[in-house]
Amino acid sequence: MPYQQPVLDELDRRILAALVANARTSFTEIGQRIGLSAPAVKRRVDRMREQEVITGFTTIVRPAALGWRTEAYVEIFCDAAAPPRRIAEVARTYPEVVAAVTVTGGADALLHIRAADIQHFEEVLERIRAEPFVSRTNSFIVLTHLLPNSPEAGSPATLPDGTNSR
Amino acid sequence: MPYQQPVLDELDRRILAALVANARTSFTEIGQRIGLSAPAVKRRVDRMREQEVITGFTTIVRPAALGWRTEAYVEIFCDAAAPPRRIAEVARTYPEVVAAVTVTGGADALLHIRAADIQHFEEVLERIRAEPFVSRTNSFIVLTHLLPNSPEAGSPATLPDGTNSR
DNA sequence: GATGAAAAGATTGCTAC
DNA sequence: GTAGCAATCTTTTCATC
Repeated sequence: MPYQQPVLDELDRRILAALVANARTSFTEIGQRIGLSAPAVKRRVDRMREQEVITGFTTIVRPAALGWRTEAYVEIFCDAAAPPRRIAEVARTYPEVVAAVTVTGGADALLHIRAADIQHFEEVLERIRAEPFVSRTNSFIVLTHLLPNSPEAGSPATLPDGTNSR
Repeated sequence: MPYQQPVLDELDRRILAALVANARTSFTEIGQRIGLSAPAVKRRVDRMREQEVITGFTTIVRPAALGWRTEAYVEIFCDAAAPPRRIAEVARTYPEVVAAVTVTGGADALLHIRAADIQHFEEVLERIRAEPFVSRTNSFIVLTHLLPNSPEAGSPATLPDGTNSR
């Protein structure tokens, strides 16, 4: 069964935009804004959750308020052919790793890491470098966030080209 | 007036954890789980919003479901001293840029970019490279997400060292 | 998709510790 | 200062059209 690209109309997109801006907006209020009844909005939200257009609702926490004041991106270089699966297993064991992806270019993976401070980050980096398959790392420590939604507020509720395919 | 690090107790942390897992969890349900009344939970949430521990509630959208199927990290090298402020202004004009930070190391900035496909990404990259102050770029195209919460689900609701400072 | 009714949840004022 | 309780209002949810 091939993957079915979900079909979203203008109303779905406006519902998404409202929920991305504030996940606790009531269906009643969204309905008033877009001209639908609350049950109609709920049915559309339920459908989008089912289609996994919406995968969840979360709370944005300012990391610094909880003591995570240091952030870095770290390129990982592996010796021989360490399979992505192995890197994933290891990355999962570090609560400090908030994102891990494999990438094109010289590096095998790129990790997004949060730590309390530079000392904590260095300690995490040492542990990562000591992992058996890691041969080298290259760190970019984050200095300033240039965009307002610094803690990556979620994906845009718009479509790449403003229209919907399929 | 110096910045006051918020003091969060165990109950606050459990409320945060519940709301990060699902921003639409009712105060009643959170209260039942942690042994507080709904109004008490609400008052704590209101306080954390005031302290900007909580900066918002958002919906996690699977980017691929909306047609954003390509993702990349791009290092930006600037000629002379392009101030971060200039880079921020430019980054803001691209809907494809979901995060932009200044970093240590050779590059002046690191952009996190989403695009419909490789063609769209290339087009965005061309436009960025044509910006007056950009001298060079270096792209890492994302191949696979290694962690489950791929679209960066938000910051951890735990503290870096399990305890609360100040 | 709307309407209407019942259940669940949010919110506020008040009291007590 | 923070919690609980109770009353009120809002929202969700489900059946029906």
